[in-house]
Amino acid sequence: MLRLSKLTDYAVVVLIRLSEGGGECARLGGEPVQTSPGIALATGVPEPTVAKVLKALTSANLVASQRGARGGYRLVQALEQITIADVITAIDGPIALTACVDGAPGACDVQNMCAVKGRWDLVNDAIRQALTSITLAEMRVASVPMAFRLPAPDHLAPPDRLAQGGVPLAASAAE
Amino acid sequence: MLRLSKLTDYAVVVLIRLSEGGGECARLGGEPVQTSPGIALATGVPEPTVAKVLKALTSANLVASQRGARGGYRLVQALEQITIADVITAIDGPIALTACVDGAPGACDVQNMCAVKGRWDLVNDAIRQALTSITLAEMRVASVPMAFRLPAPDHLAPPDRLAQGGVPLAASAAE
DNA sequence: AACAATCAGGACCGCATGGGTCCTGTTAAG
DNA sequence: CTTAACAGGACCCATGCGGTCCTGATTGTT
Ligand code: FES
Ligand code: FES
Repeated sequence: MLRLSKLTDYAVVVLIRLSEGGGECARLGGEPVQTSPGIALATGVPEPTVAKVLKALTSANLVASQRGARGGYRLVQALEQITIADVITAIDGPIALTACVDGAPGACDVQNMCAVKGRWDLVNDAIRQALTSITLAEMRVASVPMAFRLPAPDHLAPPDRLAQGGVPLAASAAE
Repeated sequence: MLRLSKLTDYAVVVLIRLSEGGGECARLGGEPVQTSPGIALATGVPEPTVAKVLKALTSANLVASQRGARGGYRLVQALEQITIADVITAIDGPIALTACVDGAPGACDVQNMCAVKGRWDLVNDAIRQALTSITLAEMRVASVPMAFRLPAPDHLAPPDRLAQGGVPLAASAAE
């Protein structure tokens, strides 16, 4: 259903957690790194998965790592600078809706007579635009101390329409 | 990689083919229906797949079907009225990027302490906007008489020459 | 110097999902 | 009555994702 991977979802969670750098691991004055077990504990995501996500994010230069004892991860950009497209690209690879985008030969069997050959690029670009226009800062629920939400959320119809007010909601997807 | 299903891709091809209604099956004056074998032949997509796509499109009321002999399919809207979002919804189901959108309970394991709970809706809406803003008419390559390519690659693996020649191969992969 | 903590980078497996085929009705034209 | 075509499944298989784990490399600590 056009769904992106759950890993990407986790990546967003992890990154936001990383932005709240003043965690329990902030020992070095200037570099409040966080360890993957720590993040896993804080977010509830299983540790191996967190580690995997962090590695991918490191490869994409979205986070920096400090090896060795007392090591960990830290952001290299502010949340405002990180777009959803960045995260998706880091985790899921380049954003390519169909196999027919770009000039991959042999990707599509019917490209000989295809009427929309290469036209998906249009859609692809639109998606990229939409994804690039949203930053992680907009994803984070503004000033919500999530310590409250520990108990299980209601089954359905959660009355948490609270955050609706403060978000600009750019929605500049149209062009 | 955030890819949508190949079926959706085929659906677009089929729909566009359907819009060029003046096919070989246009017997009835007012209702130029096309059969799925005919569309399969014209597009190069295997017949069973075409049939499957057509069925899904019929369920979504994007095309109308005429049963019985001399039956077939026809569009119910102009290409300009059909958005990519419509097609995706018809084939792949509702557009929901992550399992955490809407209030699906039990979808996400970490929703208890999640910092972005429900925030994916933002991204989701942006995607929907982007997908809704593009119609099939924009997807169709304007005035490309694909009648050239009719020689059927039915079997498979077209012997290496015809496919290579005429393809522009834009290779506009940005990043 | 030895140790421990932590990241790096894979290999690995199980499972869900999508892609594709096929079969059996049902409908309607000829 | 026969045939052409859709309807609606069931079905199998390959792909890829989600998740785990293992073996190094690196660096602070003791
Ligand atoms: S090239 Fe793949 S559908 Fe057109
Ligand atoms: S509820 Fe699923 S990641 Fe937040």
